[in-house]
Amino acid sequence: MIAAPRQALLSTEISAVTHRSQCLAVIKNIVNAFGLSHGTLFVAPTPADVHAAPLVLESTLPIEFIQEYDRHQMVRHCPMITKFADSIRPHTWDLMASSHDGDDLEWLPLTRDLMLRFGLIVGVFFVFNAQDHRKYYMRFEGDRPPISRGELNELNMIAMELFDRYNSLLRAEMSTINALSARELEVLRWTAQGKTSVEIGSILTLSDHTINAYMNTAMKKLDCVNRTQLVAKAIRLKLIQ
DNA sequence: AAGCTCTGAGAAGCTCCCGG
DNA sequence: CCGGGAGCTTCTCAGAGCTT
Repeated sequence: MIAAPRQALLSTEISAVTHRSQCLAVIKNIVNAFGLSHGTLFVAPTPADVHAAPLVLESTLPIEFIQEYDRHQMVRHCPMITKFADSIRPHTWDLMASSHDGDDLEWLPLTRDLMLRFGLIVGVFFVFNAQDHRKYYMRFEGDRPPISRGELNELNMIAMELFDRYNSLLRAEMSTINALSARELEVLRWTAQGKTSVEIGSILTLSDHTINAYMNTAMKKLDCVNRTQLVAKAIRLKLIQ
């Protein structure tokens, strides 16, 4: 696809995203548009992190890749944190290129083998600093000819746009979470334990009507249509265990 | 004033049991 | 198996008292 229409098309898709869950579909489209195989958005690992799975926010990578990556704790030797943690410019790699090309990332032989096996020959990763002072990475990879300078700039713009969108949706979600009162969270926890309104009312020495009112407010705040969806969403947002 | 906590009533939906 | 009834659960709407 020609650069300008491709960027415009993806840009339109990103601006149409209204929920974080829709970001994965956009990542897939970006990957396809650039002839790549996979895209991942994740929280930047710290030296204390051992596994990558909990850091992944959205990814098209096969679960087997992440499992094997974590089995050998490869995140601890990830060149992105060992070498480019404080860098903000995009970094590319090409496992088939000679050592003086690209950024010359120092992959562990084990990591390199794994990436070769999953066809992650060529790739790029971008570093983003969020307003919460946390660092996020977005990486795109696949088996194709090296990414040109022009494509890299284009991909950088699109990735930045997607991250901004994701980040603003995340902030909106967090403000909703904070809006739940302590009482609403308490009722939500008991509901997740399978208790009915009457049972919760008896536990908290309140009437079942009161419990229903809390659930109702919580449903409105989290934009849910019933308590099943509410509990599922609360678990997904880690409001309750 | 706004938000939180608490209560009540009633409609609607769902599940279970029972008889045909 | 199917339909009807009973009981339980969920949801909606309305309102009051208290605190910040």
